[in-house]
Amino acid sequence: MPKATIDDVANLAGVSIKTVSRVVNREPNVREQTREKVENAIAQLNYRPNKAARNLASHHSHLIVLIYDDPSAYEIPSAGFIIRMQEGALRACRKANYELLIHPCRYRNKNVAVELKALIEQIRPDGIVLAAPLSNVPRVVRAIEETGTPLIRVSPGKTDGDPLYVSTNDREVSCEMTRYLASLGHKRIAFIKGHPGHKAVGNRFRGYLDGLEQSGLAASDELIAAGDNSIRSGEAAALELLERRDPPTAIFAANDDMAAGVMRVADRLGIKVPDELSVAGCDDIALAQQIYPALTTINQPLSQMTEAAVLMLTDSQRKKKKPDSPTIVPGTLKLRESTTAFAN
Amino acid sequence: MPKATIDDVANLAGVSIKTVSRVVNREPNVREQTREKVENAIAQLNYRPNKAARNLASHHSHLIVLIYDDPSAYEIPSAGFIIRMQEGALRACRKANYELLIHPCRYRNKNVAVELKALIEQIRPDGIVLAAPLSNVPRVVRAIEETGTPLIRVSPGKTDGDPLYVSTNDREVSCEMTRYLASLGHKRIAFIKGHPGHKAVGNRFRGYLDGLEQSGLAASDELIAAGDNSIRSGEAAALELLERRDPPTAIFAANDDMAAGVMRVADRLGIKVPDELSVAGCDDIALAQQIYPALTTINQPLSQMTEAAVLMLTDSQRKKKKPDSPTIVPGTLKLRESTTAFAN
DNA sequence: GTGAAAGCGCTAACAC
DNA sequence: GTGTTAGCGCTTTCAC
Repeated sequence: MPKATIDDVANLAGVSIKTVSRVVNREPNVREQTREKVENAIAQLNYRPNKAARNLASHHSHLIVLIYDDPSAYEIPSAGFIIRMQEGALRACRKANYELLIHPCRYRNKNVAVELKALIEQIRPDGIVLAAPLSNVPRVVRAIEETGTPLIRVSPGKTDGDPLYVSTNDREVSCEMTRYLASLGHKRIAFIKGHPGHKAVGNRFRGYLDGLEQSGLAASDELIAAGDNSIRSGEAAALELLERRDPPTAIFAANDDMAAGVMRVADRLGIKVPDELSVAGCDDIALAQQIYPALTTINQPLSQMTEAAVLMLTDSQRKKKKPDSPTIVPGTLKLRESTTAFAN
Repeated sequence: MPKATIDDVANLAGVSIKTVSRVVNREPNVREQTREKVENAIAQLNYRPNKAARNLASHHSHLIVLIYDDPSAYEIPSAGFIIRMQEGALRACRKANYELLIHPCRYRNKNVAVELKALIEQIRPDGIVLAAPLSNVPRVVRAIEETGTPLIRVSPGKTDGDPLYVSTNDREVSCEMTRYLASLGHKRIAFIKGHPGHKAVGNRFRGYLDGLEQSGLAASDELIAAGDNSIRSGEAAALELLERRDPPTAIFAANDDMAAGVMRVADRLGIKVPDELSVAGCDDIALAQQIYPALTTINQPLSQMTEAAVLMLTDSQRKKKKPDSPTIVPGTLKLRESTTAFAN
């Protein structure tokens, strides 16, 4: 049988199509009795509103596009990140009755901005969620803004007072981790900085410094090493730190990969983790639970962030009013086996 | 400025909207000169056809839905699989000018079938790609078929003569791997079977038997162990095989995780891979390149499979004719360091 | 509370 | 080759 239309429902229920539309869209001003009649007709005909018609008439596409950097498929850590971002965005879309379009794109490609603009003009989504690191690329952000489509950035670097973003409290939670390590009795807590281009990672360093201060510990260059977010750089940094005259008893790395590098070096040097050295990371990637001992780290609430981003878009559409403040989704400490009390 | 419509373009170009439509849709029967006029007008007005209007009028949504099992985000191997499937589907969608909607769903959930049906009736996609293992769940397949939406299954188990699927040549390529091992001089080539519920994995075992036969080697229960696709089961199977009186010199596991388990056990037993034992896997997961020695394996052409699936859908739509044969995307041997010649 | 009428911006069918 | 006309199935506006 051909699909039922709103006219069929109206006929069967003995009302006008406008009333059917009211029922379907949960609009007010329908008598309970009328509503029931309509709902029965809908059920009887297995009526489903036609999205295309609805979109055309309402000037909304009920589509959200999630744009993120396209990794090569083999970079599995990225795969985990992406799946989690999708998860959150999908969750929100289902709640708000929107569909999600995914659009991975090559970061480095010179044409991204132009391509994205063309894409958006064609699709006409009702909103866009732009994930890091693309959310930090000015020409990409600008190109999207030029289309006039509502945009929420996830983990943007600079915000310039623009409240249309979602991020986590990297600084605060890194401070918390540092205080946690201090509370375990550690006095010499080292930090391995991450890739300088990565904004979140800079906030983590600041949080580390806050944590030292709040714990009454002095910061020292002797306790700070630089990495680039890779395992290898974590190994190098660990070697550097552990070979100093007065080595740290705890190392807090700005991401999990570098923390894994630290654990590898400790193993090689015969230093027992956590008994002789506590190690903490950031991000809570899958590896954190897989290595031995399991890594204490900070979970990055990726799916909650994209979920919040989509909800900001759909809510503001409903209320016809832009959000006036960002959403900050707090990260949480994942205390596992790689950290323990230090007996001075 | 408000978006330009087809009427604006027609006015500016001095033609009818039908002609504009012809140009936009690359239909024949437009004089070159007219085409140029129209194209200029399009460029000048930055005209983009309105998808909703087009969809409504053409009764096509230009939407493909990719449905797959929703893993918990932490199961990172799945994340890699999913990203690769998405990649292929997206590639094809871009080529054919369709959009891709992703729909992860919980395999175990009793309502999947009903929910999927409701989803499809609402979205009205032009086609559906159903990935394994869902492509093997009869009630899911049936529910989708009931909606009348064109469906292509990826790696289905039974096909019942239905040609609407894409798969890889598991059996043939596993045979090839076995012959490769034999060609290296191995006489005692063991096989670790995978989870019995997993169809592809059964085909691999058959391919192994084919390979032995084609290499003039006898199959023997002594050389066959059962696993369940997990690393742990690979370890158990390896222990069992390697402690037999006449242990194998090569072990071929039905997936990479189990092969990794084999390598772990070999390491523990002091057996050198590949010098004393060759190990081969299946799937080419990220781990295969990360472990030491890098694992010889069979790559699973996931992204090519979903790409082919989407193209089957879009092509059949264009030609208004269902595909009459499945697409088989061949897997390929990835020869790495875990296999080497055996000097008898 | 409810309904009638007028589009939304395209494609399809057919006329010329 | 090109144009005309009639919808597609909804939402919107406004009248009652």
